[in-house]
Amino acid sequence: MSVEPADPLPAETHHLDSESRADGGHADHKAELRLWLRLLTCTTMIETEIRRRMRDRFDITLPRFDLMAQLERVPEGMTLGELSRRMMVSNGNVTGLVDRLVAEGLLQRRQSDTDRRAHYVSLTDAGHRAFVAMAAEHEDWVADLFADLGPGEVEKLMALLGAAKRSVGRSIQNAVET
Amino acid sequence: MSVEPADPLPAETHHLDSESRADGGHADHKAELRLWLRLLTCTTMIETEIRRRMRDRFDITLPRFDLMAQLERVPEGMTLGELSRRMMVSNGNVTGLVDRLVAEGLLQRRQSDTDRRAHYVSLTDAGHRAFVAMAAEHEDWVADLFADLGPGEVEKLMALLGAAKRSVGRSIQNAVET
DNA sequence: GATAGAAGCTTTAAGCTTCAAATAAATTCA
DNA sequence: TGAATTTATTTGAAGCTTAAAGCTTCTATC
Repeated sequence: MSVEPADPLPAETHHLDSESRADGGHADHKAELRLWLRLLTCTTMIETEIRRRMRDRFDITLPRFDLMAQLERVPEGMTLGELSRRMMVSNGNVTGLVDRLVAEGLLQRRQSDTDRRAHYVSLTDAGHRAFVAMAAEHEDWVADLFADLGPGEVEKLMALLGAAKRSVGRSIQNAVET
Repeated sequence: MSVEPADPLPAETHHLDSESRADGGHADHKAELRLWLRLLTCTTMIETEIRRRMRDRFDITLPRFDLMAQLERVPEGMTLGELSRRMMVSNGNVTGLVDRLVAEGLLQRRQSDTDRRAHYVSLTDAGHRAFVAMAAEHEDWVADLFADLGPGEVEKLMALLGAAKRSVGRSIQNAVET
């Protein structure tokens, strides 16, 4: 979790001189770097606060809550692999999380009828009830964290982050193909 | 690491009906929730990709790189506590990271002359050289990830994330004071 | 100076996370 | 069919992370 400088450096703002360089070095991309650090700072701050509240209020970890959130959307359940892709974490990670949540009685797992490699997981009734209660508060926490943003700012941020997400997706795809 | 739905739900876009509710339930804040999930998705995608490249290219972990980045900014070094605050991670975390980096010869630690509780850490010459080499490529990676954004979009995102960061900071502060 | 509280750091336990290797089952295709 | 490949999951090792407890040292106050 690296972060922005507490006091942002003397703003050599937006100084993309990629064409004006005589040396053989790489172009200057400080603006993008600062953007990444700020993005990371925002995410870390929010994540840390939500983790704290989840622990204090519900005695649950964030990864477990996140996993339950994925399952809540698909009541019939999904395979571990699908969970792994949606949560963007490794397979082994999901295996462990599911094990613990099953042990707590919040999840159930069953083997697929058609593919004996695959295991479906879904929320138990207790898991569903627990999640609904937590999700309502969670939504309020998030709303409060962003409370100083106007509706227009929220929409604008969504749009710009959407553009950023597409750019990142494209860049990663290019890297994989290479 | 929870994420947005792969296919965002049928856009009940921006439907803040906090005043139009008759029931005693809490207001609907789906827009803010979606914003948080998108923010998290962007960060996770970027972080995962950079982590992968750091490992492939330099055989180093992201936390170690981040710690070195903090020290690079302050050549005379800083205490573990200051590192912990800047990186927004726990004290114990920093202790472990520093131990490993010292063992690799990239960091040096020395006791403070004036405060025998405090330990200063700084990059060794080898650490500095290694960091400079990694940082140049890192900057290029980040630039490429955001390459589809125009300069105006980068600036606008910076500004909006700045506003978001202030909002989050205010909200957390309120929560602590309570 | 003594004492109390705060501050800096380490340690421990528990849990999260990744990567790589292994297992098993399904699929492709020669 | 049968071999090779792909897919789904698990396992194990290493490392990251937090929270909580504890140790040492500093500082403020009497």
